[in-house]
Amino acid sequence: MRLTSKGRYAVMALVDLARFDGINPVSLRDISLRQGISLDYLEQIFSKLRKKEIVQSVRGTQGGYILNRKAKEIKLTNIFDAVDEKVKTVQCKKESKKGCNGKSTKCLTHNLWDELETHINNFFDKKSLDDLVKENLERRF
Amino acid sequence: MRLTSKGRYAVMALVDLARFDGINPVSLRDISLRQGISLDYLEQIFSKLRKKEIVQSVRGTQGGYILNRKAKEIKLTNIFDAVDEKVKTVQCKKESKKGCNGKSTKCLTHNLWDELETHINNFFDKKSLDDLVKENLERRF
DNA sequence: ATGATACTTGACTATTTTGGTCAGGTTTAT
DNA sequence: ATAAACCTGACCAAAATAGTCAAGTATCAT
Repeated sequence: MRLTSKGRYAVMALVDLARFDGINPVSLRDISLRQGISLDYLEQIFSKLRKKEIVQSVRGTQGGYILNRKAKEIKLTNIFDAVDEKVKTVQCKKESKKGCNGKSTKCLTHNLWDELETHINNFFDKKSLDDLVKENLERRF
Repeated sequence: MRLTSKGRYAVMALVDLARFDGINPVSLRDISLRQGISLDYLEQIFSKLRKKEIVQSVRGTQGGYILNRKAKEIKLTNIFDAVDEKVKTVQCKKESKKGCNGKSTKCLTHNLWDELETHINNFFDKKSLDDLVKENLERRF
């Protein structure tokens, strides 16, 4: 299973950005400073977010990024998906036609990981970016 | 988050073993052959399972491992815990006194990971080894 | 007793993933 | 024109993963 800093940074950055939704673009430099994330790394992350149409870029001076949809419509699954955080553990899944360990049958835990995946995705499907923004409203940034 | 082959192998091996619960010890060699897991690697895994009193070893010829408790009483959380599969993503957690990124406040996603962790642990707390054995009863091994 | 079976332990290692950095762009507001 | 900001691809060090290897020790069957 992979749920690492990249996904976490993506969410942090988008929560930061979402506060300005509809006001003005937010530069990665600002996000970098506020959230303590390397600028170069943010650029990689936002490149992926842009390709998946979660954000839009505004080039040039005073440029930055803006949300491409409303915060309420951006679910955490979308974000993790964009930055390639797969909520999947299992090698089992790779060779879908055959069984798991190169054998012809599924491994003894195959269904288990299926269920877990569903369980986790349910969690992330319910949470939107907007939810997180609201949870953090009273906080200092 | 870390949920990798080691945890998966541990569960597979224990499901295999649990079928003989109360009958006779199962050698790692047999598990290795049936499940397609390296013997040396299994030894590492079972060393940890033994230390956490999930299995007991029986040395000598016809030896092997047996469950130390009933399959119904072994929850998947116990297994993952034994083999050091932490269901935790977050660096946030390390420095519990301070905030997350070395800052004085929690990061914007801190609560999120807390909730996720609870969510996943709930899932694994409900599942026992016995559940998995039953799910696989009709299958060939 | 003695050999085979099986557990025990610890060191070692190749590969992959992660979490970045670095360099060299291009675009656009002012 | 120039600085701010995005854009892209290559590169890299450290850590984690998934093992292997070696050298035992304990116990049972014969």
